[in-house]
Amino acid sequence: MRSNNKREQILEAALQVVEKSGANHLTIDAVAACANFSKGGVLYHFPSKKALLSGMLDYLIQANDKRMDTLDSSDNLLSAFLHKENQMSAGERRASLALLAAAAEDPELLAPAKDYMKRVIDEVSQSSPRPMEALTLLLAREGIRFLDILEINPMSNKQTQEVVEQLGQRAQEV
Amino acid sequence: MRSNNKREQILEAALQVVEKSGANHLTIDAVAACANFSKGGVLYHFPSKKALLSGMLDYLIQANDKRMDTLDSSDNLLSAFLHKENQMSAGERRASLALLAAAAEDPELLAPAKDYMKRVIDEVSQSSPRPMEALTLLLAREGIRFLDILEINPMSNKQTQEVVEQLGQRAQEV
DNA sequence: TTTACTGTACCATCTGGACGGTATAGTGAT
DNA sequence: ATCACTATACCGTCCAGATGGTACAGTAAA
Repeated sequence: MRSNNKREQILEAALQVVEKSGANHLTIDAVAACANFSKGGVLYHFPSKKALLSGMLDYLIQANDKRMDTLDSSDNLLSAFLHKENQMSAGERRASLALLAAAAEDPELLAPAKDYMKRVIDEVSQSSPRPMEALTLLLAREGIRFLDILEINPMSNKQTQEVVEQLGQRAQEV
Repeated sequence: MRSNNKREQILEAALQVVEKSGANHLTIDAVAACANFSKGGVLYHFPSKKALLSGMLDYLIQANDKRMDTLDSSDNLLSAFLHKENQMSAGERRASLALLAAAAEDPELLAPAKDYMKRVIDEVSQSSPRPMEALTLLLAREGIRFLDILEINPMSNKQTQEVVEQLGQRAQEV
């Protein structure tokens, strides 16, 4: 569907706006300008700002789900998950900003994200013989992700990658 | 000084607003109403909205620093740090919302938070014979904190506490 | 003809912040 | 002790601009 394509264009623009200016300055006007749409065009696809934010969150969750579906079954679940997360495209990584934007506008918008986290944590815990260890590794990866989202990760790229790789290795033994 | 007291009153109100309505709805008016000040009164203490957000972040960082200063020296650094974090008051925990509010308004406001994270990570890494393990545990704790800030932590209080305690135990051996 | 927009105009509301004013407590000279 | 003045700590009002959203007329492709 072409509309899907256009929707993604708008969502991508919205994420860029958040990245550049902070979630507070995510305005319909700004998104329209960034996506080369008219304001009416944006409102055609997303009838309100909340709808736009919901869309951004869905986009993030769906991207993650897609990764989960194609997990490498030769690895265990956590290991494969961490590995896939490392392969995220810049766009997918930026999609995490949807969390910030939604939290800024209305915390209730985050309910789907909470459900998603629940699924991930449950699946990872249940698929491992050492659930605590698996959970710890997963949480550490999430910690890094949040530091990156907020751009307050003080580690160098190299150092970050070392940590992430080490998490992946330990995940294989769990 | 009494002014310090009033400043804190305003900061506390600001955090309450963010907690209730999301970072986007942190307005000087809302803060004033919540703190039982007039708008002019708030602007007297914080000459601009950015100054208010800076103040919120300082508040958070100072509270953390204060905890760091009083660390129990019979434990190792990480273990003591995690233990202190568990003892945070509700107000101190809510102060983490300053991160959200600042990120929403202008990501550059988070520079001090990044510096703080750098200090913590460096100190914890350097004080441990197994820096990687220590870093992992610290990151896992941060992961939980961020999930709590965004209110997307799907674990029950009990389960969360179990994980946190387990992190603390492992920290003692590191 | 329907779908998917563009473009313009418009409105009500919100927001940051400037500004003038007020009350109170001091301070220092006379 | 009185007067003149200053500093602190606010209050209440006003305004220009931003913002979400509506309405509507037009257009170009499928």
